[in-house]
Amino acid sequence: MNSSLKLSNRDRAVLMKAPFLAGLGNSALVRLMSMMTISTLPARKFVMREGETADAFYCVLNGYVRLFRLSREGREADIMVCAPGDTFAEHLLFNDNVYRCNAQTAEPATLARFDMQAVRDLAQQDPEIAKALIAAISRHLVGTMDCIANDRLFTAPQRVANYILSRCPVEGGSASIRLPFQKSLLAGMLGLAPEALSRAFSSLRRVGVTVRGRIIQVGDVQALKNI
Amino acid sequence: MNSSLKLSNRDRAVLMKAPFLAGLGNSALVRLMSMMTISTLPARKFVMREGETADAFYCVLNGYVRLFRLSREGREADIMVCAPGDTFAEHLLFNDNVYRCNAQTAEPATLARFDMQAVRDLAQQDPEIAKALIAAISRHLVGTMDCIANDRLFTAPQRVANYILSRCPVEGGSASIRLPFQKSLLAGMLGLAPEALSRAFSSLRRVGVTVRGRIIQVGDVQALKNI
DNA sequence: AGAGGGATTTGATACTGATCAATCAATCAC
DNA sequence: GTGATTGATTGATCAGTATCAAATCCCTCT
Repeated sequence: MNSSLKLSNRDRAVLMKAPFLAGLGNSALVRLMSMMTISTLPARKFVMREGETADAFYCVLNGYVRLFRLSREGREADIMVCAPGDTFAEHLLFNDNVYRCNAQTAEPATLARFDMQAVRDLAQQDPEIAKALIAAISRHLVGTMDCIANDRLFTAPQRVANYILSRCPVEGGSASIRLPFQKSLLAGMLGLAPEALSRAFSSLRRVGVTVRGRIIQVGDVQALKNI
Repeated sequence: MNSSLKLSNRDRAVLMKAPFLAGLGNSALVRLMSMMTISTLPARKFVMREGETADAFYCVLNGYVRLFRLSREGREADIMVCAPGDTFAEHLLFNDNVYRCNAQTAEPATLARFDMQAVRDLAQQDPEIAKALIAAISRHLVGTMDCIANDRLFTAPQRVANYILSRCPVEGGSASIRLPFQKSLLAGMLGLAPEALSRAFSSLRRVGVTVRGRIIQVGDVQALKNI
């Protein structure tokens, strides 16, 4: 793990557009950014572990981070996959001080680390920062509630279709998207075993979805919406 | 629906202990409470509907409120069941202004209603209120993430066991609890059809769980923890 | 206390997705 | 390039739950 205070331009752009920081005024921004640290992590590196003291939260600048919990027998269940711009563990600020799940990079990643206590202090002083926190946490909550509804309401092919649609240009007609990560990660996000994702893709062939590697071609976006 | 500004003593006690308001100083408390309205609703009454403009959030004072989403075919999926002390839709304050799910009383209920705009203004002025909001929303997020992990990691009998354990006095030995609501509501909370809940209970008989009406008797709490 | 009606349980069946194993494809190291 | 490693697909089977229908239980109301 390589830690530094320096930010690449690309990473800086992601950070500034992250829901947590977007919309902050200059002084709040400077205060937050001067206390964060940047680290570059290899793939499969643990960022935090369930049960550890929660003394920092993170914002993903590059790569993907998988949040998951383990069963007693060692089975893993993904709770959320964080993309560039997402923060995680930020909701422990005014709550518990113990991480409730594990976080692992799904590929080489760059993260901004924020010290809990420092941000807690800032949030108490600066209402703008408090508001940014509320927005970030609220956003997570919306996503998490959507996830429950998806799991409970839809079958595997439907969830896959929903995911594809969420990344398609809205219009009808045909479209082509590229998965930004491995299929096994997508499977986890959707609460599926990799085999089930594979079968879901192949069952979507009859509605005009073609998959080759990470490229997904959709013949008729509208048709996909009808299941 | 009967609206008023008056609070029974019992409802007031619940409100003051609600995570959202507990820990607030007197002036913040007064300001929030002077702008809320109380309503008493019959069972099965809709409090909000998916897609409506989100102009208020609520705190449950008495009874239970079910948050759920509908599929195109009309199937319902519960996202959360709110007990006395819980707030809901409060995470839309600094986000979307559209309700993302339906809310329906599961039985006659009393709710405190908070106008979004008014609380938004208060939160901007008063860091203490902002902090209370962060705590309330964070709490929800923790619960919702737990829910996903539970759904994905455990089978029906295990989820039922977890629920029972969560309401048992911690010690080992035997225990007896009373469900505070109908079994069909519990089924929804756990993402199960009522029939599946029933079968889960009966499968727990072999580890010493007896159910009669709303009373659940646990022979050996420790044994229940091992599955 | 008894009747009525909704809630729950039970049974039978179908479906969805997990799991295990084997094959195939793609990527990497050398 | 070639073998080795990792990721993805496919097939066969199984476990867990939904669904539908019928029987029974429990609660409330009178």
